[in-house]
Amino acid sequence: MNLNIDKLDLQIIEYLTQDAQISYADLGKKLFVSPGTVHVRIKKLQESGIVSGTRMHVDLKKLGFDVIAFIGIYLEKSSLYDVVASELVKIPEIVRMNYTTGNWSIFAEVVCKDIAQLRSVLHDELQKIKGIERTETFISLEESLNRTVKVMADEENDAP
Amino acid sequence: MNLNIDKLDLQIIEYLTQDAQISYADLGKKLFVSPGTVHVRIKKLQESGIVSGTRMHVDLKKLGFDVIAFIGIYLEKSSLYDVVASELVKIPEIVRMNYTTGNWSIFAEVVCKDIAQLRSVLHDELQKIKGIERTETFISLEESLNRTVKVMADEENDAP
DNA sequence: ATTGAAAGAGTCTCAGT
DNA sequence: ACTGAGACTCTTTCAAT
Repeated sequence: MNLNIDKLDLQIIEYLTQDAQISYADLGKKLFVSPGTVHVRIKKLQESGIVSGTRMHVDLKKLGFDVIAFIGIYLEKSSLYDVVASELVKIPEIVRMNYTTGNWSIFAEVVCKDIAQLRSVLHDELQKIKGIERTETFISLEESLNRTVKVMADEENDAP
Repeated sequence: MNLNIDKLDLQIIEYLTQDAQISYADLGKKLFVSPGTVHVRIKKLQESGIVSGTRMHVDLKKLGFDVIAFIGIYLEKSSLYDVVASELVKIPEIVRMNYTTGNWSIFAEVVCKDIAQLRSVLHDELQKIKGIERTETFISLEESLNRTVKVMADEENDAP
């Protein structure tokens, strides 16, 4: 698929990555193009695979998920990455996994209802996975920022 | 605001946090209620602040952002958190910040186009912020999982 | 590639249960 | 609190530029 991304595409991405609820009509007004053009561009972005989907975001604390934690995982051998990762995916509390440089082989993020549930993930779930040497856990006491990356270099702005 | 979240609410959240594009009509069919009921529930979730918004997701690599990295930040004094955080927010490459237990005071995530840009963030941007003692950087070589938390304990399933 | 207009689909409201 | 139907808005298509 061809990826000829111009300024208009980036502007559309910039808006929709922050709020995907805005209508094509309103977005068109902001960007001085017709709703049809917005539609064509978004369709292009979806077909090219640049847009991978749309997700609703919820306030996890209000749903009773009070604990976010990061877990650095040391493996006995780094070649065990795939097999350990495939076990970790089965744990629903794990929402993200990255294969990283540095101390650990795997860096994971978990979301739990409380400390007891986190303890259960660490002690019950992770312990039974073969290949994990040890783990280091960092509990988030406060998430002070969570945003999307700015896809446009701020060369130009658009008039009101 | 009252938060009386029942099973139907959780099912709606479960679907929409994975794909916010599904129509109320289709969601109603899956959950055996009318589109109007889905609408009422979602409106309730939005007004109660449980739903914090909807975001389009993009494949960052396809937009030229090839580097995701995690940065652990040591502060000279942990009381400097607020003042340092307010400086970090100004750096557009930083997309997430957590105040964590353990080694570091601040744990940040950055998204960059390439290693040169990451180096610039570390060397040019972070260096000039007073109060940062040192940093540790972990570059993600692969993101093998990125999903939302399962909000429903899997007690019950719904028939097809 | 963008537009304006028409057709189709979805959201939103409300009276009834 | 849920539903079904109507009113309304938005998406989607398409011929024309």
